[in-house]
Amino acid sequence: MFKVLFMGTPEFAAESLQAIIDAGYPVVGVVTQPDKPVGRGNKLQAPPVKELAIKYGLPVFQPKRVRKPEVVAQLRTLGSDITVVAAFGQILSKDALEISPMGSVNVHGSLLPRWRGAAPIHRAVMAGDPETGITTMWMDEGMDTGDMCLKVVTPISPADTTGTVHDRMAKLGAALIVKTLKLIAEGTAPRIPQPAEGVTLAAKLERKDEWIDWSQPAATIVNQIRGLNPWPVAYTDGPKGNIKIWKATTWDRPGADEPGTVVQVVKKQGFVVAAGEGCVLVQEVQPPGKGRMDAQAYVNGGAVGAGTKLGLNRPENG
RNA sequence: CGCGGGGUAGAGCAGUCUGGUAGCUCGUCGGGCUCAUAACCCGGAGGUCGAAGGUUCAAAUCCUUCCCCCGCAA
Repeated sequence: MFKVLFMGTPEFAAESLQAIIDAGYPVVGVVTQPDKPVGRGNKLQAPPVKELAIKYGLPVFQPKRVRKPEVVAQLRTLGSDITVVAAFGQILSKDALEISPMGSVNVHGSLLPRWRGAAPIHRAVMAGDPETGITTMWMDEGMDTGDMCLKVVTPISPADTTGTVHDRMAKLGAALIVKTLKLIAEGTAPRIPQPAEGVTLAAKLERKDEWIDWSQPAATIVNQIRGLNPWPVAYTDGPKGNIKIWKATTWDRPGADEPGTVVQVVKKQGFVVAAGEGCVLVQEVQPPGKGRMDAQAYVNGGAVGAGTKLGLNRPENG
């Protein structure tokens, strides 16, 4: 079987690494991002892929830049046959891509060529796509532009969030990369150039993407909220600071009100905010310094009520 | 020692600065009104005020230490 060099960082990648291990491929090296200070207190945290690698006693490499010649040279000594990359978080140079004689294959969280780039799952949910999926591909130097190998599709339901889709996709991706390796071994792996049509870029999420613009249509706002759950979570600014909004749905209400205005409190459900088109029923929130809570509970505390204005302060420099 | 917010009935909060009867919105239980109700009216239960120590005639409130939760920044 192929000797595999694995590159990946978050939970999504860890699923694939686990599947490759389970499928019996010898993993000669695992490359992942350096530990980073996370949370209060600046404690260093190891990425999920590193933890898994340690669990199996695999050699771990955490170069700041894999592109560096000395790093590439070191990884080359491992004698891998093929490189598998999944949500690694670093751009690979031509040299890095050619560390393994058979090249590098990638597990990407979208149906390419749609949503090339850093945040494919988030962007798909935020855009309200009815479906998304996993694509495996032969990597080239472009950003997710390589020839495609296999695809698997999964629907996105209105009840889905990025979190639920992500978890499903991580499993699908793990299964698909194992299948891809198998086909490569058999010499029957497809190699399909990406079509020029339908290319979109899944840009990295920025702070401005998290702020809710109430002048947008209600459906767009709800998709944004779903797409940013469970991370980094959409927010709006209120009288007492920024309020994260974890869950919301569209709400029919006659009449037009100033977007961003709380127009109604619905017993046991939450509060309704006017949008540019329709209204949004906010169901679950998180005030500053607090945990998440039902929107009804938040209303009980008296921080918002009918007439409260939200989203008045657009963050600077979009 | 990165910066900051918070822990008060089942939930969400006020009260803390200016010590002295435990308060509000909701839930819950019982009763009433109603064709009916998530609406309205009346009444009830439910709290060692995160923990320990200190100051005081008296501490949710002032002082000290500890535990736990959360936001930002990375």
